[in-house]
Amino acid sequence: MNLTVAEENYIKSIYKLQDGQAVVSTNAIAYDLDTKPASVTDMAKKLKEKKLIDYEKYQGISLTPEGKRIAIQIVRRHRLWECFLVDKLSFSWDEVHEIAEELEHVRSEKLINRLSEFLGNPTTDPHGDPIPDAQGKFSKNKQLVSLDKATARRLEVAGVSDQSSSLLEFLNAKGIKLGTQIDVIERYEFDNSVEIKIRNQSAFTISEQVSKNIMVKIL
Amino acid sequence: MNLTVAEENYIKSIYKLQDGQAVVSTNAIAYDLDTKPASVTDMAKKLKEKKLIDYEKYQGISLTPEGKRIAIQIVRRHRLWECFLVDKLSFSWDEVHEIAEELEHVRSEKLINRLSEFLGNPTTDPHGDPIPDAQGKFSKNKQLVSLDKATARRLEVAGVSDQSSSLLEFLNAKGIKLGTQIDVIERYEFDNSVEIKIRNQSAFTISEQVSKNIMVKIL
DNA sequence: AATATTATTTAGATTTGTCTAAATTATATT
DNA sequence: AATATAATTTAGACAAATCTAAATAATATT
Ligand SMILES: [Mn+2]
Ligand SMILES: [Mn+2]
Ligand SMILES: [Mn+2]
Ligand SMILES: [Mn+2]
Repeated sequence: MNLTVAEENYIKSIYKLQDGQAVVSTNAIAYDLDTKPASVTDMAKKLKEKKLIDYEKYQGISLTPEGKRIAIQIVRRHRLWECFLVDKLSFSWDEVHEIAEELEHVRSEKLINRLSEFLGNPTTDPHGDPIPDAQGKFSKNKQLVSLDKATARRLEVAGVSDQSSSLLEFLNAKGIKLGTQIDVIERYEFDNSVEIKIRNQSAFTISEQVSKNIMVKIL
Repeated sequence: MNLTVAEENYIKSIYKLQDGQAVVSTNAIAYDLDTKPASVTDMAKKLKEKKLIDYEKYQGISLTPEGKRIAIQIVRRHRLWECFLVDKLSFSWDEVHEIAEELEHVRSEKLINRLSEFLGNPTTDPHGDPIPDAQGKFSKNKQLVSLDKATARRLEVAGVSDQSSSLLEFLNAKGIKLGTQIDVIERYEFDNSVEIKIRNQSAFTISEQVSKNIMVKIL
């Protein structure tokens, strides 16, 4: 199956949006890929033809098993390149997404497997997202909760659910990165903001938008 | 100047074919890129429009200074990725060309400069070809001669002028790689074959086609 | 149930990169 | 110089990926 870059981007987007959902809407994909619903409909017909998605008009889109398999391989490539950029080329976590968005389309099994080995077969990327192995298996990922829903007092940052550089830059500025230990000082009901404290720093408050996108595990 | 992958491939091909030549022919480019002369003519019009080549119909094609500048950057990316694949991911020199052919199109100055640094700012790629620096300057390259024209007896392999995996696999089989020291035992006028000897090996004969593509320096 | 709103698809165009077949120009051979 | 051959360009077509505007279908609201 030889896919174009555009087809790969659609497959990956559908995979991301499906997560639990039975079916993904035309509009959701268009929004995610910054394109127009009409373009999504056009592409849906092509991907259906290639048996990578199930699609009946007005009924939404979902990946076939083969489509899902391919999506996971693209995710693997994306996340391994992100690791490379951060671990080997000292990029910071807010700079790697766009570059990986291109590198993920260089298709060579040997390349990606050698890259994985070179990086020590990492199982999570710089944003805390799990990296599937060559067979598409995800290592059992620890139950993560978003900071706004976590109940424990002492937490460790284990991921971010939004990859936008605006969020990542904000977290950089506040000294929050993967592995950072956080103590929850107070939760304010009025706006759902959270006052937190990082070791050796004075406490500060973050908004609900931010806390929703910080994934944590309980220590 | 935002170029497509196709445009970059054309620019690079023209750069390679120009070498000394005042002008490159439509047919030569078509052959090199495994496409048709009519397609080259179409692309020539676009690249002329973008002021990357000089072109008047029936008069051949040549790069403008800006076209040349861009070509050199693509060559830099291509060769650095080849180094990465060989030095860091233990690919052999006959496996890297195709993959680098894709990686070279990922455009991020920061990426390529960080990659260069990570590799120790190499000045030659796995095939002995020079790598231009970020400013497009080539480090003064030693005068190389092809083995069929070299007159000295003791030589060192410093490059190959053909990147095809068929040649590289042949050289692998014979134990010839960059840095290999060769003694010329005999040159046969009849078919221009050359008998050579590599340290700790018995002598063997190589054809003119092969010796033409091995670049050597005199020790 | 009728109407308004939203989501989705279709129709028709555009851009990029390619092709084949035919026409034209340049070059080589007699 | 005339003719043959080779190189190049043009004309017209197609596939991929996108768009806008209009049509249609699904859903929500009165
Ligand atoms: Mn992508
Ligand atoms: Mn990531
Ligand atoms: Mn290329
Ligand atoms: Mn090379």
